[in-house]
Amino acid sequence: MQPDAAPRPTLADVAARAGVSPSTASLAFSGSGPVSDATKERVLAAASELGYAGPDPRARSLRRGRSGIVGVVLEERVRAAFLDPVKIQMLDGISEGIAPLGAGLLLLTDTGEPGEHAVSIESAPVDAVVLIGCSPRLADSIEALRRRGIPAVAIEGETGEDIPEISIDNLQATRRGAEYLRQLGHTDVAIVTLPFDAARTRGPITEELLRSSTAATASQRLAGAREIFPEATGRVAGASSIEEGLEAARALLADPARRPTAVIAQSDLLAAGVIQAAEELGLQVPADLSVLGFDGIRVDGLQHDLTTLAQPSVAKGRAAGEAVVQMLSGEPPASRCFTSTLHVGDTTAAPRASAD
Amino acid sequence: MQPDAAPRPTLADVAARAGVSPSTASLAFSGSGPVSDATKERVLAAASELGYAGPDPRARSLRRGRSGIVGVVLEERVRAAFLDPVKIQMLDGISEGIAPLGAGLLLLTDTGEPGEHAVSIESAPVDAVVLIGCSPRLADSIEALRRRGIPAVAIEGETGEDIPEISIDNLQATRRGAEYLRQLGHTDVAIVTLPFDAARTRGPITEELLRSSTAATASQRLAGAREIFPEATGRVAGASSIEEGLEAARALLADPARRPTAVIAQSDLLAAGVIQAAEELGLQVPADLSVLGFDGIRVDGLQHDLTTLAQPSVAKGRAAGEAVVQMLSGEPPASRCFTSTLHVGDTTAAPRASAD
DNA sequence: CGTGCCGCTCGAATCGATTCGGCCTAGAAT
DNA sequence: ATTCTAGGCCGAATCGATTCGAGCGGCACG
Repeated sequence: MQPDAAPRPTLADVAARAGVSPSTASLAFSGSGPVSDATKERVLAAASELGYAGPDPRARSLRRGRSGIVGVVLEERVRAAFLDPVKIQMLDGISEGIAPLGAGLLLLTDTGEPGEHAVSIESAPVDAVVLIGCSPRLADSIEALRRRGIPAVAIEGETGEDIPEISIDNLQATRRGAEYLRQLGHTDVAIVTLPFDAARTRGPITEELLRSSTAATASQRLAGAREIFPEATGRVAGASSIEEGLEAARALLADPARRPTAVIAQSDLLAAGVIQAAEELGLQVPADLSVLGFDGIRVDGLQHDLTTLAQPSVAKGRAAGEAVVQMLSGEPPASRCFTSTLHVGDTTAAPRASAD
Repeated sequence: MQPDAAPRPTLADVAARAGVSPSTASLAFSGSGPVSDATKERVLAAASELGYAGPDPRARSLRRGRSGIVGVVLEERVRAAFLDPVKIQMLDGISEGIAPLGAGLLLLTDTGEPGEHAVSIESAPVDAVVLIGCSPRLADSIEALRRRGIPAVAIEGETGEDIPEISIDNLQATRRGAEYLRQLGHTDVAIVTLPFDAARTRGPITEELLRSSTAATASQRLAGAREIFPEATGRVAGASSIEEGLEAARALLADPARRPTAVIAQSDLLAAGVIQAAEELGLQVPADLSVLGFDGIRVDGLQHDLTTLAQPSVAKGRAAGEAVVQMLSGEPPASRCFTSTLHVGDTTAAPRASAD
């Protein structure tokens, strides 16, 4: 009457078989503690006879107080996050940064619904957490992390807490890009922004939306553009994707009489969409329309060398990883702000009819 | 003299404060056990007063025997894996497949060096594991998983164990693609393969390398091609990337006298590299050279509609995730084999000088 | 030959929560 | 009024390993 009752051996079993105490067996395994070679060998032999696969990670992490896992919180579904090359690059950087820890990366998504989820941000066996593009709706989770004493680092997100932040010069960079457009002679510039709120509301840029903005990145980039083009308006996209950029640009470029001579897109994917929309309408880029992007990724299928504000995504991720390592070793980590560089490609030029 | 000694409250503390036993407090939190509303409320109040952030996941997973984490084993470094769109799609599918579990995804890499690593495949608090493109060098790890009783599913990998496999019709699909090339009139076909061994040896395809192959995918696709073109030879790439494809194709196409009229690449990224190499040499694709890929992804920067064998990557991942769910609920899971479809794009055509 | 020291091994406490059987009490039924 | 029942709550064992201080035996030195 033992259906599948094959209880896995425990360290105690191994110890018993080897004729030593559990404590000694434990030392023989993990510790570099004072154990004679003979004993260690005997323990290992007993273990292999019993088919013991090493200490249970769960028990070990309970006792040790560390799980060897670093959580990465993505605001979107995993599928959505992976569509964004910038996120991938950051993840890459993070994994590089935490390499000295030898820790695993646990992908967590902020679904907002802690209900069913066995493992949410609030209840995951992680030693530290990296928040990617976190928004205020994570406030509760962040509070829970703080109470648990789990160190956290935020990439491009306003936490309002004492969490170190890894960011870039969104405002200054965009201003630099806008400045470049002005120098080319553009005066009539439209903007396609990233979403401002958690609901990802699409549509025209309104002051109301701006005031209730919960997305620092979008707000800062917009502010930077407006330092050069105070009157500039445009549309809010629902996400960073070619599709969204296409849709926004169709609206912006629909009326030939009110067409801007340049578009500032807040991401390269959006910019690619804008270019697609322009080509649909028979406009030449950059002759009829200049397009400026942001990110510095290579966009799938895009046949232009996009003029863009290249940000060091991998370095950002790496810095976040390094901050995690620092915090785990007790040092207080510092926030860091990276600088983006203007890459001039072939999607910007002087406006055809210089109106200035 | 308490430097930072602020020991986090435990469930016992909360229970004491609420004037109930730890067991009751536990029920108040997680269980839907028989606890009066009044008591539950009192416990929750005590918890919030103490700043208790909920049960410790480590302790909970020890007791429960489940961690709510599913491991995903990538053969390469995280950075490398994410460069491959196929892997991303699979990951996406996996996360979809295990959604009912509400489990987190732990990224693990098979570095081969368990030494420093705090969390390796062998010692990670996971409830189940998905192996992506696992090779025989994982044998030890797989054995450890088996001993631990951790269910595993393999995608495109020969495990040699009783692990369910999710695969595609590599051989038949490639044969279909090769058949298509033959119908177009090609007789002189070269092949660019994925690596055959863990060392990722580059160079010409040799029978010796084939015999010692540890990569089923590469072997099967090659075999499929040779069912149509038995004499076909070519080069082994060091990875699935445009760069590797470029390098391999440069070697293949270097000598104008011995140029094939078509190249069968074992991945779309390799195919893109082949096309790039051809264009470097002033060859027209498909007029001078037909190129066949494998995967059906959209390749970054490629200006062709690649003729390729499209495989359902997301579905594969989802199937793997579903298999995990099944195994965790006790049902014996089944292996599954998906079918690839030939997508005819604009990179294949009849050879210019039909030599047949 | 005695003592001191060093290195290996062992016991027992601990990490924090979960779970199961038992007990107690209040309300209902007879 | 007494017994039966059932809902609530508690105690104690348990999950599996780690860790620290104590104990003990052997070797070297005086």
